Formats: sequence, C-alpha cells, structure tokens
Amino acid sequence: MTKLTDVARAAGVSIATVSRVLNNPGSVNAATQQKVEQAIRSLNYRPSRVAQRLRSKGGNSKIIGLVLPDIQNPFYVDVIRGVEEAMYEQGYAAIMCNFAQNEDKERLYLDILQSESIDGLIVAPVHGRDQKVVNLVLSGLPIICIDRGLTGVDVDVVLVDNHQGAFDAVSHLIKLGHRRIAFISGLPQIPTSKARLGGYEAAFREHGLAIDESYIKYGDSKHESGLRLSAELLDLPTPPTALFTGNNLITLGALETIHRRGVKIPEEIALVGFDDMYWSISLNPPLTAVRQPGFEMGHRAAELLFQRIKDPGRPTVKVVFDAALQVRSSCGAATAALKDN
Amino acid sequence: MTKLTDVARAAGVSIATVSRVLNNPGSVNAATQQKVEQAIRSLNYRPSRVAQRLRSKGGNSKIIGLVLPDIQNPFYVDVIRGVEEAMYEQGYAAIMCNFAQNEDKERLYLDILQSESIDGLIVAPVHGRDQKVVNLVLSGLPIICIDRGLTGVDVDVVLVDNHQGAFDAVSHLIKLGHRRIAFISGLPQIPTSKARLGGYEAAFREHGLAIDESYIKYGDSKHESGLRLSAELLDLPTPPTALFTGNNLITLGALETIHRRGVKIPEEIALVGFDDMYWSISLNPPLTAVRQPGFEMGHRAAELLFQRIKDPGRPTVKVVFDAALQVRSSCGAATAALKDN
DNA sequence: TAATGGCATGAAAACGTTTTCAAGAGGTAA
DNA sequence: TTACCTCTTGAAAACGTTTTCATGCCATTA
Repeated sequence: MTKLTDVARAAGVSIATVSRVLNNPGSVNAATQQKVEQAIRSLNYRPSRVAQRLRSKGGNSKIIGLVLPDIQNPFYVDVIRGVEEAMYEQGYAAIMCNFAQNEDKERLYLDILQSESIDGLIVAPVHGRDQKVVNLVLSGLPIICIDRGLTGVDVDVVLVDNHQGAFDAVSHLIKLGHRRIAFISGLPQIPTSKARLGGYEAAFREHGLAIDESYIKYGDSKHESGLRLSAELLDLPTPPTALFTGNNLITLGALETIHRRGVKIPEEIALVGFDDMYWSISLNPPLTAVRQPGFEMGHRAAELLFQRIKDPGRPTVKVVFDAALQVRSSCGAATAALKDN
Repeated sequence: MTKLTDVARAAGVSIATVSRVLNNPGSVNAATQQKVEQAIRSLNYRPSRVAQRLRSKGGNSKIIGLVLPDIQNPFYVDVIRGVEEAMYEQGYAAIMCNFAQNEDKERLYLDILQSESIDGLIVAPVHGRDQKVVNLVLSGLPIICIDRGLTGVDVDVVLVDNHQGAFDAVSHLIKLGHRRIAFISGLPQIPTSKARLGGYEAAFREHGLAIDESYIKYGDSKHESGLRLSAELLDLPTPPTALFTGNNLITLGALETIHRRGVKIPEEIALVGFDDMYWSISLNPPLTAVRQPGFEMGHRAAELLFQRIKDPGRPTVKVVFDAALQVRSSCGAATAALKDN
C-alpha cells in the first residue's frame, strides 16, 4: 500500500503538505497542489482509514456500527438497505452485526464496535433497559435506536406506532365479526411485543369485548414459534376463528402449520400478520398485514445519526412512522379485497 | 477509554509487560501476571482494535470484509448467517457491504475495505473477470469467492453446481411432458446465470429437443424483471406451458404477475424456481424449487478464509455443493407432492 | 571470585495519519 | 532600514498498540 510518505517523496514536499491537499484543499499554493494531486493520482494513493481513525478519534472515521436482532427477518433487511443507502451517499461504511436475539452476542459485538472507534451506532436494543447500550449513550457515543426505544435515558429513536398498528389489525378482525381472536406474541420483554399486545387489548376494550388469556401465546419472534404456537391454538377445545401474528417470521410459521393441517384460510381461520413483505401477495392466500416502512426507517435513522455526529448537542428526537394495514384476502371479504390489489 | 498506559500505571509495570500478559501469557513472571490481570479487570480495559490493526498489519486484526451483490435476496441472507456464525466462534467481526449488482459500488466498498486493513475477504464478484477483485487476489490478500468464481486467477471458491441444478429442474419439467419451457435468466454476465442457462440447454439436448430462443428472457436478477419478463412471456402468441425462473427474486416477481392475471398454477403454467426459501411451502402454490444451501456455503467460506489467513501458501480449493430439487406442487403432480411434505 | 547464561522487564521504535508550532520568504508601512 | 504581517511550508508530536533490543539480576560453572 502506498502511503503518505511515498506521495510526499514523489511530489517533493512534506507529508504535512500532502495531508493538507487531501483534507484542506485551498490552504496550499496552487502549483504545489497540482504537483501533489498528480502524485496522488499516479501512485493511486488511498489513505489508511485505520491510521486516520487512530489519529483523530471521534467524528470523522467514516465508519459506524449497525446492530440488529435478526437478519433473517425481512423487516430488518429493509432497515439495513435504508441505512446502507444513506451511508453510501455520505461515503460511510457500516460494520453490521446480527445478534440473533442473544444478549451475550449483542454485548460482544458492542465491545468490538467500541474498540473499533466507530463514529456512531444504530441499534435495536435487545430489550428496553439494555445496560450496555445505555452506558454507550452515556459515554457520549452518537447513537440512534431503531425499532425499539430505551427507557431511562435520553436518546434518538426511530420506530413505528406498534400500538396503533396492532389496534387496527385486531379492530379489522373484530369488525369482520370475529370474537375468538388469538395473538401470537414475540418475546414479551421486547418493547415492540409489549406495544403490539397493548394494541390488541385496546381493540378489545374499544369494542367492549372481554379478553380470553388462553388465546394469547408468547414465542420468541422466530419461525419456529409460529409453527408451534399456532398448532397449540388449533388444538384448543374451541380454537380461535382468527389469528393475529406478532411478526413476519411467526406469520410464516403459522401459515406453514395451517397449511400442513389443511385448515382453510380465511374460511376456517382468518389471519393477519404484523410486518408486510413485498411478496405477501404471492402467499397462499395473499396476506393481510400491518406494513412497517423498514427502508424509510433505516434511511431516516442514518440521517439522524449523521446529524448527531455533526452536532452532538442537538436535542434528541423521536420519529414515529405510521403502520398501515394492507388488506388482502387472508381474513374474509376475500374476493373484494383481491380486486383492490 | 482506558488504555495500555493506564493499566501499566495501575499495575506498576511497563506497557510492554501488559502487552505481553495480553498476547503471550506465560512469558512473564507469575506474580506480575497476577497484578496485571487484576489491573486489567478492575479498569475494564479492552485493547483498541484500531491501534492493533495499525501496528501489526495483516493476519491478526480479526476483521474481515463480506461483499455481496444483493442483501434483499434471501439466499445471500443465508450466506451472511453462515459466515457470521463461523466468525462469531472465532471472535472475528465483518464489515458487510451490499453492492446491489452495481460495479461502482462494489469498487468503492473494496477500496474502503482495503484501507480498513482487513485480514481477509469473502466476495461474490460482480462478474467473472472483476479486475478489482483479481488485483486484490494478486496483492496477496486472503480471499474466498462465494457463489461465483473468477476466471484467470487462482483463488478459493465456494459455490453450488448451478449447471446440474438447472438441468434437474428443466428435466423434471420435460419429464412431466412440458415442451414449451421458458427461462427467465438473471444478468447474463454473471457466471451463475451462464451456468444455469447451460443446464437449461443441456436438459433440452439430453432429451433431443430443440430450443426456442424466444422463450429465453434476460433480466437483472431482481423482482422487477420477474414481474415484467413473465408478462412478456404470457403475452406471446403461444405462451409457454412451463416457466423456469433464474433466481428467487425473479420467481417472486413472476408469481405476482401470474396471480394478478389469474393464470392458474400448475394447470395453466408450471413453475420451477432456482433458490428455495424455507417459506416456499407457504407460497401459492407451494413452490417447486432448486435448493442452494446458503448457510452451509457461508459457513464453509468463512472456514476456508480462516485457513488461508493462517496459511497463505496452502493450495486453493474449489468447494462445490449440490443443488437439490425440492418438488412441491407448482408444476404438476400437485396433490401427490403435497402429501410428501 | 570471575565469567557465562538465562530470565524478567523496560525503553524505544514503528505502524500511517492529522495537527500544532515554528520558521522562512516576501511584501508593506513607518 | 526596521519592524511587522501574511502566506506557505516543514518538523515533530500524538493516537494506542506490538515488538525488538538492551539491561539488570540471579544462578550456575570453572
């Protein structure tokens, strides 16, 4: 790798001058600048980002961390794409870490990121009082929380209105005449699970209905829990007539169980999922789902992070996106809804 | 951040000794070792990976690059998971870059990775003679190519037998009696597209059938080309009776078009896709597809990379995984296949 | 006792940048 | 002429490690 010294020698100047040409063009004599730029080009010089990071700690190393719970979940893939697009525009790179809902793994990755001297961090904390993340916030590292907030500390947050999304989904089922509506939740300690459960309950209250706890199941936000818990629900003496699933992996698991058992959707059971996918329309049947704008959320989070890196003192903001119910044919009114799409 | 100096002062030794305790335990007096370890713990010291990288170039910075064409493609998500699991076991971290089939973006990311002084690289080159990657290989950086090889240079490769996978898929359709079998290919310059086209053609030859070029369409390996090119195929005067799609995003696009038009699968058109997904069974209808073991491939690629980092001189290897046809109900024999699942 | 060798440790250089400080050149005003 | 700016540049320190080399001490051997 060619380095500053090589360029300096080639151009007949000192390394300080080369550095100035790179970082502060205009602060140097025009003729010298020419010579140096020529040398940089002909040697195909690229500065070592490692040395840059070591020397000038904080704020201009152009690398950030992105720490997410589950890369297998298409929602987070959308978030990644949004973050990545914004970063590409600014010449940043991300160290991407998938901690698979495992707090130990999250901790390890956060340690690594810290010792990589990142400029900032976008993270979906493993739960609401994630001490490791809280400490990082307090240490002054620019941080944006995405999808999930953090209690007890002032931090920027980008998320979706999970309560309202769940409320709309369950209300939709209630309006279709359903009363035995089951809910398969993700991990109960995750803030989004709590909010979605809250929306579910609020919809029942709103319509003056009582909640039957036996229709609420708690899983781990993965495919397998959808598979298993939907089976448990179908095995109840009086099984539910409708099912609301807490995220897209649970939805796919439930769908698989329902199909394997030959249960008809929506005739025998209606299904609404949290999280839409662009191929939800190709599922059997086309899935009614609550859409989270993952790409936009990721993009917005990255923008907020850049702002905070530039101006660490700016007041924190909380950005809440709407969750929109996409009505397709998996819960009654089948033919009518299909035409809309 | 606490640093080596702080630990040294607390333990009453020099920084060299602390470094030795960290990297070469046993090379130091037992009592001193105790003192130093105590100081490290009480100060919660973690070495700066940036300084480590700067100091000792090559081989022990514990960070690698992972450069893939499309994170939206579930196959690559599986690859990422496989790589990530292997790396986690070894205490490595990855800088993940998604170049979205864009050669400029790939080049930028490779530049960034190089100037991050990574220990090694796992990459799916944008095409077979990707000069940037070739140069990196020649420069001696440990590199594993995944999913796609590189012509004209000796490099480790992990991929799937695309030719055989496509051959099996198309043979399956031929055996079911289909003759007008269309193929929607991904970007033609990508090695995998070429191999899959080769398998398609070989299946025709094998059965003594002629190929009708008008049934072969070239797209860009994304959802949109599946959407559009399947429409073109359905609009032909004599539309195909079967469709073989070149990757999973194309499959989903085609599926969407077919559904929107109300064309029945498999009665009016049979469908086989390259790339399986764990939720293929929940599609409408359950999809017959060629399965690539993405997770295993990623894991294996990471292992090969660790080997090469340790022993840069070892001979290169080419690991070829089998592509297995998963028969479901999207191409005839519908009810029989469903029972198997 | 003197010389030799091994062991534990510390001082200092190096990695490739950025940035501060000083200094030389050239011009202008008193 | 002297003093004082301004403009441009270079020397050197600093970032936090790893590693080489030197040093001092103690034990062993002649």
